[in-house]
Amino acid sequence: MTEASNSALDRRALRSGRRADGTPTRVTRRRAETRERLLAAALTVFAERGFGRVGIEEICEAAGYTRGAFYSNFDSLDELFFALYERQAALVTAQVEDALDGATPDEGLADLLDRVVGALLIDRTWVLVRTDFMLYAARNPDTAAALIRHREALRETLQPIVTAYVDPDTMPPGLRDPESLTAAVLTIHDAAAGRLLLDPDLDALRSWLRDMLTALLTPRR
Amino acid sequence: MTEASNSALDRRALRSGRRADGTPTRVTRRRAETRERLLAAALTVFAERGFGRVGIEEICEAAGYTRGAFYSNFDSLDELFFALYERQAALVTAQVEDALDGATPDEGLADLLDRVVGALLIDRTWVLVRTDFMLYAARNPDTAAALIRHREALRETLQPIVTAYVDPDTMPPGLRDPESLTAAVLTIHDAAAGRLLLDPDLDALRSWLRDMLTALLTPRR
DNA sequence: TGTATCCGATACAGTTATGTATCGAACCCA
DNA sequence: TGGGTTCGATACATAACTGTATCGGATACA
Repeated sequence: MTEASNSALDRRALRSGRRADGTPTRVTRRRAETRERLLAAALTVFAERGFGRVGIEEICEAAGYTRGAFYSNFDSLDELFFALYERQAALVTAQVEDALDGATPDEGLADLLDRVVGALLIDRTWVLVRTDFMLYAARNPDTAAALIRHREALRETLQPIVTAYVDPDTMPPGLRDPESLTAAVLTIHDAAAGRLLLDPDLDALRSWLRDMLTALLTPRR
Repeated sequence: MTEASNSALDRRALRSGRRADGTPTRVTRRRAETRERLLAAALTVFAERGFGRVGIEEICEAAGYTRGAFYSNFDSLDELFFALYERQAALVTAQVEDALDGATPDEGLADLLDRVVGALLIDRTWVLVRTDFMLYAARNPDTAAALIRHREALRETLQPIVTAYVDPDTMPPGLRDPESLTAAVLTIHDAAAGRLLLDPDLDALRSWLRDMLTALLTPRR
């Protein structure tokens, strides 16, 4: 069976980087390139039209391919959507980590928050797609698990600075343990993202978010 | 032209309650009933599968009709979606007003918040559909305007109690004017709704929301 | 540079959705 | 209760989308 064939099974084997018998496949460069361009195009198209309204061909056209390229790289639109989410989610986490790396011990909370907020709120495009993905996850338990996992990773990344800057005893009841407090910070970020859907002014939103976060983290008597 | 006809123009005229020449149409009872059942079915189906994945026939089937009934009452799925949103949005506002009507002057803030939160967070079904609608609005300026209008109505409803219970001078910078503060309350509610998408525990969410709101509204030194 | 392998374009079949036209039954009112 | 009007079912035409099979040019490696 050395003859060229492109059945579903073959494609699945190719995508995993292995052939059916376990030997690794050869070509990867062009493949990685088109996969990348398909994902980039998908981000744009999903943001513009919404996941539910997008057809496979639409993405291929935006990326400069035909459907053949798509089916050679993905099994379904759902699979691509999930891959896109993981890619972007990892990007956001990495950017937040970068923002935190630049922290100096004597830096004010306000400055640090500015940097973190800047890293979290990338752009409207991503907010649109991420919200679509949340709705998708709300209806698919497996996908929800992935989303919660990413959320938890983000919370763990933020945990140290919240602990460093805020004294739990000065927080109101219900937010006295560090985990809940950090989770609350993330939820407020989500709320800000929601606002961005209706009001595209990114700078106004950043300052709003900073106000809200300082309001939350300011000590009570 | 007294002959039975069902062209697009005729249907539009019927739906507005007028004939082409301006005289009012006769029948309304059965019509109102099916329209109602279509909307109720749409709420369920949209929540289950997502706006973008739902076809017209699916809704009709859930309501116990065929597509004829749909096209006799709506021009498109978008129109039905919008009608459904307006219906539910008005319902929520009314429920919040009811909750506020029961307020006594010497009632504690906590109790009042409990009632308002109970009125705002109806159920997961509505949160799912409303989020879909937000995404829809994010891509349609006209629809966004309607959503912002409803939001503003809700804010005006809540404004009096926020003003009554909170002294602006005890709030952190950026939230010292009553409007911003009430808007912040609503945004936190939105964040809570977002959480409900991933975690169906409604009671846990309500207490979380109450904690967050008291955290926000507790006076600072 | 030759050649086996891979990748993406193309053609095809099947399915599903939409919108319109028509018609009988239900309905309202005299 | 009768007669004209309205409502929703049905049938039809058509458009859009999906998934598979096949094939030629591109690509990596000897």
